[in-house]
Amino acid sequence: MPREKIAAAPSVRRLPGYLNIVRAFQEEGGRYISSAAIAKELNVDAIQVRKDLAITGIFGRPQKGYPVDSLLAAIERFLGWDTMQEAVLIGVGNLGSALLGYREFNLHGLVISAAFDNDRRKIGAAIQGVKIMNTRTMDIQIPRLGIKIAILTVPSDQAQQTTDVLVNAGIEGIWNFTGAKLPVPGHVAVQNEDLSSGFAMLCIKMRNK
Amino acid sequence: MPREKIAAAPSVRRLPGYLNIVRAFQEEGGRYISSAAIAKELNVDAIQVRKDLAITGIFGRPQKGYPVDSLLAAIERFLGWDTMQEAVLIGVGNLGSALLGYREFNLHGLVISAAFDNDRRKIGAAIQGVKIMNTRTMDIQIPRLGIKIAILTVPSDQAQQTTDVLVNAGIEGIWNFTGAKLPVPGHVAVQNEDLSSGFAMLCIKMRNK
DNA sequence: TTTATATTGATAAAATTTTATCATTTAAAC
DNA sequence: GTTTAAATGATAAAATTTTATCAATATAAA
Repeated sequence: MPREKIAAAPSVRRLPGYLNIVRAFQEEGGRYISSAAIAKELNVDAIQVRKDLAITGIFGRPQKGYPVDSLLAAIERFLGWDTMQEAVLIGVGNLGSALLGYREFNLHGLVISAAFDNDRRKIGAAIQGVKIMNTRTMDIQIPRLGIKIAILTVPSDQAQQTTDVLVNAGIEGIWNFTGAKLPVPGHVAVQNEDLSSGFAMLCIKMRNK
Repeated sequence: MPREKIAAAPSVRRLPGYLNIVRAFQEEGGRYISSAAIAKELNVDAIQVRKDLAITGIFGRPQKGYPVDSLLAAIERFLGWDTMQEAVLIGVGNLGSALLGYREFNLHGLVISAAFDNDRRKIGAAIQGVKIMNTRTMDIQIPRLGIKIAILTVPSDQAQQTTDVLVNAGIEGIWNFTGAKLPVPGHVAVQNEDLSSGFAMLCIKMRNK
């Protein structure tokens, strides 16, 4: 079953990293940055950097490199990060709280506007300035807020039922931090995040040394 | 610059997912599981599952599938998750606290044995049962504990100096959640984790709908 | 103005990853 | 015992990703 694939996925994954480096370079007053300079910073290949950046539509100039301002704009535009995207977060446990407080997101076009949990002790409180509402009210609140992105950090066994509610509430993209597989209608995008896959990579790298 | 690459990286990344599914299947009393069954659960291709599992050295049986016990053992063995790996965590902020409380890790061969921070208010306290020590004592404590893996969740601007101390203290693998690039000696493995790359993927998937 | 040089972007090649095909094997059915 | 069917694993093909080569171009230097 060939799940829908996105073109140049590895390149897309690397774009946020470029954003960081180019921003830092911009803050130091740089106006042009070459693919070689970016590559050196990341310890990757300059050709790969050029290929990756090409998907955003940016053009560099021989002898100078890429105009920093345009490059940032191109990456942000390509990712849709030029306008702030609002998201709701479901499940204010350890991981959920951490994501609520993760400042970096604001640099990446993401703002978490509301959070939901079903623990009475949490409902009504605010964590990191975000008000926590009752999960049961999602079906009302999410359409009211008009938010299309959900960050799912509930326990795995609640993932599916929560997802059903989210989809009915008009959510179109789910960033899934649970281990559960989420069957969703065709118009909804899901991105599964699995922390342990990174740990697996680390273990293999260590073994190969 | 061709950074050291590991063979079959995508396969390695998928192994933890298989672990979850096969464990659940085992708990329901299943003794054999086919690649097709795993594939269906994950909504991927059965051939890919077989290829992925093959790297662990497991052999399935025609007509039955893979023996669940051996399969779990093979995956765990391949990843080095058959014996619990101890790690230290540096930087008990939002993300650090969340990782300390992330139960799943225990199912994946990882136990965080100690944490370090340089905030006086945190030092001495215990979060999620893990004692927080002064970052300044890492050079003494880490060799004493004999731990080889570090989880780095400090602010990016402290990443490099922290890394230098870690390497001197005998750390051989760093799971890097900071945005910083960590130049390390050749015998040290680094796995960079970037949450926003997952978000970038979600954004592109949504745009493609 | 001319020449030299740094850097891109296009094209091509190589490597890797994913997907397809199919013979082989084991279990079950007859 | 023989036949049938389900599932693997080996091999091959296709697709994707990474890396290499090189002509074109804009800048800087002479």
